Amino acid sequence: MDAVYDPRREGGGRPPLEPQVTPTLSGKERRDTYHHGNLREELIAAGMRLAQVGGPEAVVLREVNRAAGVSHSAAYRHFPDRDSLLWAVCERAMSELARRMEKRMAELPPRRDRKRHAWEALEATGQAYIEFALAEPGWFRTAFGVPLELRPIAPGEGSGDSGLDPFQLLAGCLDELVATGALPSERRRGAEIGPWAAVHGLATLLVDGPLRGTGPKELALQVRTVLGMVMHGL
Amino acid sequence: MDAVYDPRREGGGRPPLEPQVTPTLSGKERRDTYHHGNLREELIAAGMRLAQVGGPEAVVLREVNRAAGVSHSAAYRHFPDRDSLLWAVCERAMSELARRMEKRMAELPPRRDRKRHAWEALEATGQAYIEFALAEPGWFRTAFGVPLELRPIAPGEGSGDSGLDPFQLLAGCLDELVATGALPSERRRGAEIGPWAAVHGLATLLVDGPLRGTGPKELALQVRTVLGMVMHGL
DNA sequence: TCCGGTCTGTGGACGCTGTCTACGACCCGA
DNA sequence: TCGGGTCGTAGACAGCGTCCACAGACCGGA
Repeated sequence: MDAVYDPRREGGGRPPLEPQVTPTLSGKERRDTYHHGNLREELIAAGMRLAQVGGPEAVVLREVNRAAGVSHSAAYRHFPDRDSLLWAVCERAMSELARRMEKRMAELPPRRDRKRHAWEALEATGQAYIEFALAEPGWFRTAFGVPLELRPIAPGEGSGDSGLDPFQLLAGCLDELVATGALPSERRRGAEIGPWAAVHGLATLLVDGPLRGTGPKELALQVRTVLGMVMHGL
Repeated sequence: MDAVYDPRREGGGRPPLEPQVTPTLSGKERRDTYHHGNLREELIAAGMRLAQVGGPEAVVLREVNRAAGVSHSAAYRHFPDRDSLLWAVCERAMSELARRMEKRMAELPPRRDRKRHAWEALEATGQAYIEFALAEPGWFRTAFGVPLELRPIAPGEGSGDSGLDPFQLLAGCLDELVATGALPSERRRGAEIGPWAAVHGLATLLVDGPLRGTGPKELALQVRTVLGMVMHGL
C-alpha cells in the first residue's frame, strides 16, 4: 500500500567490470575456524570501507559478506536486512563526523577572551563539518543520504568520543555564546537550525550538488561567505 | 580504476510484493500501432510519475518501460542507459522547481517601494524552494540527489518558463537588491551561495535528513528563522 | 563423556534489476 | 516495389537482496 513498486532498484547486471577487489580472502586473511567470532563488527567495518569509497549505494550486501570472507548471506545472522546493516554504517559515519568536529574544537588556541573563543568554536564546527564532507564524501553521503524512511533514531547514536552528536556539539557552541553574552538568550531557542542548515546545505551542494568540482580558491570564498552570513545573521 | 566495484546496486529480488501498478496497459491505453510515435517523451513523463512518488531510485528502467506500455528494453532506443533517462527526469524536476519559484514571485503584491519588493522577492524564492521540497519530496530528491558523477550540466536546462534556472532566479533577486540599494554592490559577488546553502540545507534536512517529520508549527518557525538569518546576514 | 539444542555460517534457489544482442515490424525514399 | 534505416521485441546474462534447508560448532545437562 505504501511502496507500490519496490523503491529499491539499481544494480542488476552490468557488463564485465574489472574483477572485484580481492575476490578471495579479504577483510582479514581467510579464517580457519568455521565460526567467525566477530562477524557483526567485521561486517560494519567492511561496510564503512565500501561506503567511504562509494557512498551508501556501495554498501552491497554480497560485497560486504565477500569482504568479510564469509558466504553471500552470512550477514543475515546479524542483521535482518541490508537496511539494518546500512543504518549501522550510517551511524558510524555520523560518529566520525562528530569526532572530527570535536577534534577541530579541541585544537582551537586557548583565549583569555571567552566570547571570542565561543565564536571561534562555532566557526570551527562549521569548518570541520564542511571539511569532513569534502574529505570523506562517501561517509558524508552515507551519514545523511540513507533511505531511512523509518530509521530508528536512537539517542546517543552517531556520537563522537564526548558522547555528543553533531547537532549537540552545535547546540553547545550556541549555549556558550549565550553564556558569554555574545548571543541574547531570547534568541537562543531554535537557533541551531540556521547554522546547521547553512553549513549542511553548502556541504551538500559541494559534495553531490551543482557545486561539486568547485576549485579550492572559489571554495574557500564560499566557506567564508556562508560562515560569515551565519555568524552575522545569528 | 575509479569505481572498483560497481557503485550501483540495490534492487535485486524481493519477496512477492503486491502486483505492479497496472501490469498491463498503462501510460496511455495500450497502443495499436507497432511504433509508439512519441516514446522518448512518454518515457520521461513516466519517469517523472515514478520519481514523484519514490524519488530517483524509483525510476526503474523496466518499470518505466512498463508504464509506457512497451517492452522492457525499448528505452534503449532513446537513452544509452538508465542514468541518461534519469538525468532527463532530473532536469525536468529542476524545471518544476524553477517554475514554482517563478509562480511564487509572480504572485507577490505590487509595491511602490521597490526595495521592499526586492526583499519580498528574495524571501518568496526561499519559501517556494522549501515548499517545493516538502510538497514534492520525490521530485526534490530527484532534482538534487542524482548520482550525477559526470552529469553533463548543459546551460539552459532545468529552467522554468522564463528560461532561468533556480540559481539564476536567486541571482536576479540579488541583482535587484543591489539595484535598489538594499545590498552594497561590493557585497554582491558570490552572494548567492549564502542564501542558497541555507535554504537548500533546510530543505534537505527536512526532506530526508534528521529533521524529517517536523510538525507544521515547528516547521514554520524553522523556515522563519533560516530566512531571517539569510536576510539579516547577507 | 555423550547428547541434544541453539547459534551461526553455507550454498542453492527465486525474482528482481540493467544491459546486450539478434531479430522483426514499420516508414520512407528511390 | 524494394531496400535500408529507425524503432520496438524477446531472450539471454550476471549481479543484486532475500529466503530456505542444511551443517558445523558451541554449550549445558545427564
